[in-house]
Amino acid sequence: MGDTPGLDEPTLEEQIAAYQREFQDLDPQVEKIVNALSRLNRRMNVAYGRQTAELGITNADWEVLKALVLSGAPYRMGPSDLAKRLGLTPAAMTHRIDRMVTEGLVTRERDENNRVRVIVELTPAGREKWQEAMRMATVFETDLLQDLSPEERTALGEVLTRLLRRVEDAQPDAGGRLTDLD
Amino acid sequence: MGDTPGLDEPTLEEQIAAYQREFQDLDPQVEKIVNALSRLNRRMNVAYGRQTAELGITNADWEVLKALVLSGAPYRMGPSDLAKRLGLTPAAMTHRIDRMVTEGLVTRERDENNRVRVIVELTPAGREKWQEAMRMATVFETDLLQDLSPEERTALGEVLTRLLRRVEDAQPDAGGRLTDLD
DNA sequence: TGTGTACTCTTTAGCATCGAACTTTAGGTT
DNA sequence: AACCTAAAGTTCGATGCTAAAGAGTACACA
Repeated sequence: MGDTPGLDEPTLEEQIAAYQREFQDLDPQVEKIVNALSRLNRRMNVAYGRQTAELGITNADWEVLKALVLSGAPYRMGPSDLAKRLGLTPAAMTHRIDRMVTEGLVTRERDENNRVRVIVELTPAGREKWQEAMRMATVFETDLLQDLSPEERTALGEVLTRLLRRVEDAQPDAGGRLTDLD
Repeated sequence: MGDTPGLDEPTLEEQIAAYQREFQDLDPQVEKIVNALSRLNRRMNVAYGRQTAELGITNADWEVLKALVLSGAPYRMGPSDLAKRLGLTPAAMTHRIDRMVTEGLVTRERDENNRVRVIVELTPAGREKWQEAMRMATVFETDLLQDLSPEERTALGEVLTRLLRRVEDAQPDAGGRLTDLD
């Protein structure tokens, strides 16, 4: 029988207490925020993964579908543009597109104007999958934020974008794998 | 020449505008929060990755060191406990421990009381690496939150733990890869 | 026209991961 | 005591990623 990893972690409070025990000069408030951000993100990814699995695709597929849809009609991009957008190597994109072509989510053809280039285009089926995934995602997201008042949402959005701006200024070239979803 | 993925994404605002263009019934405020969370987390992971690389270890190593340190003295755990804690399979732990043993970060020995079991124990060198990584991490984290007032920090920590509690109740067994750090 | 150079994508080799099969040991049941 | 079952860890095969090398095409410039 295969092992299904089942993540068995202490509560956030226990964990921060343990950090304080093992490391001096630790600001518990900072640690609480940072660790909550990490955990929240992981749980979100788990939720998205379950939803896409239900649709018969992977999170990796969904990332590509999102990039294509967000590029706007006619939903075409080159493999290396996709690779840059998703933060992975062109080599990885080649294989990912292979798979998605066989799944019928995208088509791949050479650009007749510049035969070095390849055009990856979303199929109607791929667009449909994206919409279904979006419907499920928005349900989850709405549920997640359900307990927040309008004022809290505004404040949270503002603070998070402020933090994001700060870290983006600090690392203008991200160079990170897009394991998370956006 | 190898490709260094360089993540080339639209601004958060552009992206949300594109979502609205392509998908009806979208709450921009919700989307802003969720997408900011994802992006923030990715940037944090990039920062942690650079720091651990500077110390000559990987983020994977750091995850294991953290789990061992947080377990408390004498900093011992079994491979499958570690695997559960980190959300990966025992098979992956076997190889990861192999590597870390050769790096001198941990030791592996059989439990004499129950010879099926294996004990992974942190070495002094491993503990030292953990402390250096923590020092760097706390500098980054402090800098990240620098612009937030004490009131904002309190409010942010409270809201995030509320969201976390909600999503943890919804998925009691996480079953997710611990790609993020905590 | 010919050549060099840059760019785009694919191929190859190596590594980490997962799922599943397997080995060894512990502990309960008859 | 002999067996059965469960648990811990490793091994094996497949997949997806990276880094690096390779092949094909376009464009600038002599």
